[in-house]
Amino acid sequence: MSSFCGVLNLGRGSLKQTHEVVRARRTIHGAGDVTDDFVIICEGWTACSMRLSDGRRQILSFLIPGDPVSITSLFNGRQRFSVQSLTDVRYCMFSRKELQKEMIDKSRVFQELVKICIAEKEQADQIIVSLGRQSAAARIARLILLLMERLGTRGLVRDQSFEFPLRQQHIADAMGLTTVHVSRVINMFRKEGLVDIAQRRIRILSLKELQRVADAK
Amino acid sequence: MSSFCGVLNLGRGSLKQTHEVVRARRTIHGAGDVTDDFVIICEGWTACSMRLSDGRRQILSFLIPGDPVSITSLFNGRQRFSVQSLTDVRYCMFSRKELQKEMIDKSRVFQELVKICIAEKEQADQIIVSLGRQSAAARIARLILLLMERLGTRGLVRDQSFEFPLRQQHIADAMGLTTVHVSRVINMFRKEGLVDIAQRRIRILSLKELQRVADAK
DNA sequence: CGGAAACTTGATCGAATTCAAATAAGGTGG
DNA sequence: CCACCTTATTTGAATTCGATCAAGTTTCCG
Repeated sequence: MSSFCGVLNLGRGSLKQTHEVVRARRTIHGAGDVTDDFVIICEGWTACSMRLSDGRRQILSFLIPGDPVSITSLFNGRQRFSVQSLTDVRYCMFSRKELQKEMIDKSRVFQELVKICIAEKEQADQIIVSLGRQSAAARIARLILLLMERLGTRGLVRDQSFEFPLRQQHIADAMGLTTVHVSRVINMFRKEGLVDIAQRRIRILSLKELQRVADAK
Repeated sequence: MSSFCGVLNLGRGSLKQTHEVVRARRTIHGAGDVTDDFVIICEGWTACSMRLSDGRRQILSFLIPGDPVSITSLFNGRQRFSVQSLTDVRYCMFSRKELQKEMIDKSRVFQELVKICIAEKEQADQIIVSLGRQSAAARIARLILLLMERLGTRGLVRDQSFEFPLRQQHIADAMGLTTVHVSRVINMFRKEGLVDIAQRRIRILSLKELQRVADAK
């Protein structure tokens, strides 16, 4: 939808910005990479993840249009996590140096940044609760509902249905599960008429029921 | 040590601050409470937690001297989580209104705030990885090491030993486990000579080994 | 000192993993 | 657009880590 350039409304100012386009399933940057840019996703979905020494992966968050890739990159060019495109993605980049200068001049930008940080932290807290204390079914239901809510605030949900480019592997890595178990749970959801997932789209068939599952143990 | 008033160095300015003291095992504020203050822990340990509808608890973080209780409270007086003292605690409070005014005038404060936010998010990310992909033993080892590191940066570690006021219940709630299992794991650590926990203190006897456990699956 | 909270230990259970193999869906080059 | 090859998904059986249930013991405060 439209060419959405960020929660921050940085586009309006005098700041230079560069746009890039990448295909699905590319690494936008790897963990440890150094960059001078601050990046915002304009179109498409991406996943931020860390890899464990044994090769397993933990996804930290999914980014949707409007999300900054890493607030950290405002102060530190070395990335903690890697970022992969799940769909074709367009993103725009701002120079960290310029942005920092801007921040010193105009504190409105700072207010916005702090708010974004806070929102990221609140989401992380929700995920911690989910991972720490919920069953596989509840975690997956909650992930779906969380994504619907975030996409909704950006006008990307129609009739309880939205783009859903996640593979079961992504859901597994995000919720600390195996693909095998994600498959079983999702088919249970299907059988019970909670959701319809097909062609990289999801439709919530029974919001009430899905919420009930998400709130259960 | 000393009477540490925060990562932010807010004390230096003209900002009014009030100090409060509470005993161990008190609720400093409950989830949903509304407050006009921004609070920083000066002495003692506290835990931030959310409660699930079935009564179980998930701890989001432990706060040690110097930590702000909630960055969110700069913008929103309603607290998402509750905060309990684990030891006797002294904390200081700043008026949100005044602080916001200060932030608009002096962007240095803003820089500091953004950095704190970022640090909180980075810690949350680590916890997510731990909960999502590690065994009980690895999670507990990692928690201990994380706390040692944070306390170390504030000069509160001596000879691999530091104050450790956590009950097994806290460790369980923080790492998504039961107290029964925490007990078993910690006794295993003891038996293997990794740590010595007694009288609300911990001593790391084999840092190497503990790190190995924390990095294992 | 007495009662409550915290910790320990054993037995049993269950949710999710692991291993293995079959089927389906998707992307690519010719 | 098809054939081929890779990547995803599904299904079953066996296993395991951590939960649950139940008692007993220890520690800590007030």
